Amino acid sequence: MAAGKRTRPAHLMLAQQLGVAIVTGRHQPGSVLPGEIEQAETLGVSRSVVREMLRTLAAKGLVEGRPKTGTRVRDRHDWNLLDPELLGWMFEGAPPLPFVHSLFQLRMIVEPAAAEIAAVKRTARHLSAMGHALETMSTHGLASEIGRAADQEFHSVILDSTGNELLVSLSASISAAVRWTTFFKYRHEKHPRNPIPEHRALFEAIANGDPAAAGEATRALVNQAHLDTEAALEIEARLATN
Amino acid sequence: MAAGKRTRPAHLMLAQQLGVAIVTGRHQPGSVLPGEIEQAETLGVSRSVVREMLRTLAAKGLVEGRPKTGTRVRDRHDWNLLDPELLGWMFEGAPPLPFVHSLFQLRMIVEPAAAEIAAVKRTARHLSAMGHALETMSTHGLASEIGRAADQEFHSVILDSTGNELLVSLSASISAAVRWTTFFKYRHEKHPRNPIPEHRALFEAIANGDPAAAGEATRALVNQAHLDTEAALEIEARLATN
DNA sequence: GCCTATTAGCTTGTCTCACAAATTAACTCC
DNA sequence: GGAGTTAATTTGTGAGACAAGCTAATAGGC
Repeated sequence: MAAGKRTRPAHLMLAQQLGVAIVTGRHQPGSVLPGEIEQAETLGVSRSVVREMLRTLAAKGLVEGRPKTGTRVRDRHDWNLLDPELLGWMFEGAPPLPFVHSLFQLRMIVEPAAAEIAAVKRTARHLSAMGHALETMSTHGLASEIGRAADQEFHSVILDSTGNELLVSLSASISAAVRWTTFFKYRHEKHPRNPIPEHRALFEAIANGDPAAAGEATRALVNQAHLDTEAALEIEARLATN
Repeated sequence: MAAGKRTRPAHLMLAQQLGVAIVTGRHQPGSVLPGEIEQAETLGVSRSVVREMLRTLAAKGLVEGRPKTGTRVRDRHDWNLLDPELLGWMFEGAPPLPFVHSLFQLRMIVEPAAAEIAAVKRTARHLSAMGHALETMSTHGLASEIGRAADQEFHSVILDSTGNELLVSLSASISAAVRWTTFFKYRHEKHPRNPIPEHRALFEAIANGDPAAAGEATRALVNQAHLDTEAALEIEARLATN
């Protein structure tokens, strides 16, 4: 089942914990974190675990440590926002609205362009995989976990078929975030809208090798997702103020 | 001066060393790295250092460790290619040609779109910073270190003025790579071409609030850089075969 | 003889204690 | 009062040990 990864190492769970605390603003940039021994005592682990956790966060640009000074939270500008894990942490709390806008603006730039390239460079194997994902989506619907996974798979294959490693990597990052926006969407409204027809149109455009149509179909899809997500976030905000 | 960061911690230098070895293919994905104690002996450091180095690489998606199995190199698909450090490591050896193509394709997608947004949302402060960078470029030329830094600053401010955090982060990553392609360009030809006029055109378009012109100017700039870089890489390849 | 269950071992994960290096801050001397 | 020096604090590194988890080999049952 979706049950547990056996027992995840302690330093990973603590890294996620501290990472969320940082990206959600509970530790302001420029502030110094408690010393390693102090954190070790507070968390009930050894200093080794604390240090390995800090190395993980440092690799993502979140923190920076120097002798005597201590470990400081780096400026937001230095964070590695496109790191998939970091994007996930962003959505642990209520995702800040400007950030959601940035995300969809980026999607609106990258995904249509990628679809245009995919319409030219896709192979039969890619079309097969996309078709399969599309059928799974139709069958299970986007309200189910399986359907959402198929949705991600569908878009992932499109990026894959561009043959551009960097676009694929960017896709992985964006997907990590999109997964959460989709989660928010379906948390309240059961069926915001059914994007299956648009997905089918996109699939046909790519299959026909029509870049312009593929780009346009993707723009329509992303725009629709953006509107739905904003509506869901407004509901979320209304519930929070009650 | 540009001199050294005092004495960088050992685990960082070793992480870079192993990271380069992995991204340049000296450790194939799926292969298992030597055990931690063995690496510690080989490198002449303690196991703590080896482990912290591995945590850094694991945070970037390069490796994955499990008890008994050992630490394996993850599939290239899982790498965090947009990590600035990782991109830098990519260019330690001879940058693979398909990768350079991917990079410029990504630039061609993102930067024109960003310029269009910047033409609308830029403030006086942004224009001032851009103008200053432009003047520095004109004065020193792109053959100098100062000129290249100003070039990066110029493009960085454009991304900054979009007000989109994710675009800024993406910019930082791309810049890390562009820095190296520019380095290759100027290693052989002293003056491939002088892109100052195009930069000035881009600046004016953004100042005038003309998105279409800004996008077109950026497309011209990226295309020119792409051609120059390819020419430089061909020279590089010719020299390598001699 | 084949399949299953157990056990042995190897590797990462964690803990403890210790010292070195680096940098900030206080302090002393001029 | 200012500049050089010293001291204290924090990260960086080291060494050794035990625990936990996983793979594989081995022994037992059918």
